Amino acid sequence: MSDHERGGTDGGGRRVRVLLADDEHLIRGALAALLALENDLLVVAEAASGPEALAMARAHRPDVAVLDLQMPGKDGVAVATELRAGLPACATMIVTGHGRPGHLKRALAAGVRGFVPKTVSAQRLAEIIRTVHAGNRYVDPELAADAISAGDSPLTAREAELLELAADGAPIAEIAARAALAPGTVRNYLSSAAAKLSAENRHAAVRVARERGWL
Amino acid sequence: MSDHERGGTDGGGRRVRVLLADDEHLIRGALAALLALENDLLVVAEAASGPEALAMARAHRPDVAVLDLQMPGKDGVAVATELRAGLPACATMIVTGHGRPGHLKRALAAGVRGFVPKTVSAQRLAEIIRTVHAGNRYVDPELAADAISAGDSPLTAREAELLELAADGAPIAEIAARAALAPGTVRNYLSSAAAKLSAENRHAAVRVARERGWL
DNA sequence: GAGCGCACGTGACAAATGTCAACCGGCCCA
DNA sequence: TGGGCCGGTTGACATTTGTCACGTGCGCTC
Repeated sequence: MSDHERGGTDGGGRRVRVLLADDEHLIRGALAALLALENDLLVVAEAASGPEALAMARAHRPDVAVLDLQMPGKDGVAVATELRAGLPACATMIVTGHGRPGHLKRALAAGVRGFVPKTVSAQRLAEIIRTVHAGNRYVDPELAADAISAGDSPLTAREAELLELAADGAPIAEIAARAALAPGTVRNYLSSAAAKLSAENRHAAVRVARERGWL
Repeated sequence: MSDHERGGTDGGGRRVRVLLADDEHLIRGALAALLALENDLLVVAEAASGPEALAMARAHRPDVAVLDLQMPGKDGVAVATELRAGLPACATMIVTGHGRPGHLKRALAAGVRGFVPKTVSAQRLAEIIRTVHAGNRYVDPELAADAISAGDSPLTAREAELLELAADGAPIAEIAARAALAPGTVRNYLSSAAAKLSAENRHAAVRVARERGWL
């Protein structure tokens, strides 16, 4: 993959070394080009998947990792979690197309310092990279508001787990088998989950939970 | 990038006028910047939603409209359809994150001349814009292969319609009311659709149909 | 025009699903 | 220590859903 690292000509101080990870080449390339216009930023590595992002991070030790939420292999939050452990000096931030409230919560729990939708401008993104690099946090106000209004998941661990198993439309019997539970028990959890989400049935419940990012 | 002489040709000639429509500012802006590097392309308008794209197209009369598939208001195919009617001189192409086979079919039926995933490079995109502007068609080979292997939808119009109504997990009674049909009839169509898609039940059927782009 | 295939539409019946009341065990607090 | 509360677990029962057999009408072929 491309390696734009240029030796020491950084004029004034050291530039902020950035890792870009996004599976859509078009966007990643375009982003790299735009960030290159900023004098104090330097894109040192690019990756198209989660594992590749990790490898690149280890090889190039960036100051800030800009990760797409949805990538093949590992998603952005998973990468951030491993980065936190393996390369604590590297700040992480997530960029996402359509952010769900639950993702934000998960990301913050993983130690991510920035969370922005792809609707921001490149200018703004550059500023946010600086903010994050300075040790501060930045969360898109709209996403934050959504997350707050959506609140915490009312589901118990078991309910969420069974809802997950129900997500692909499998019949109760199959879910029961996969969870090693009696069918009645499964029905009960799903019923309870649906009630908490004020959904008509488990399928609608799955939809609601997904929307809120609780799944 | 390079100073590659581009189709040198219309020295002083007219550039290809391009409309960019994508709801993600980051990507749209970045794309505009990259396409600006091409000597023979000129981004004359940008839009962040379906309706805005139409308005922009009417105002600026571009040669090629590059449309994101998923946008607020109207999706890319809907915009392409209206463009075809209102501005026949304008070629349309769709750019999409994760393309489903059915979308491609729908797009081609709407007169779209290019269909590419966002994993292509900007360089490649520029070439494709030229291809489309020259009156030719371009479809990403991988997406085309998927579409062919997925084949046509086996669903009848009625089945697809009811499956659509069932998509949000509504109970049969509600679907029946919305479709002005007897509940038994609704069950029958959905059952038939599920059988054709070899799905366990209507919810799984919705998932399968969505995946294949038949919904 | 008769026969055939296909999509539409319906109701009866069986199977799957959702609702309810109940039991058990751990935890907190008086 | 005992009681109340919460989450996990289960089976009985009513409702919803899926399956089946049936009838209708349209367009095609022979």
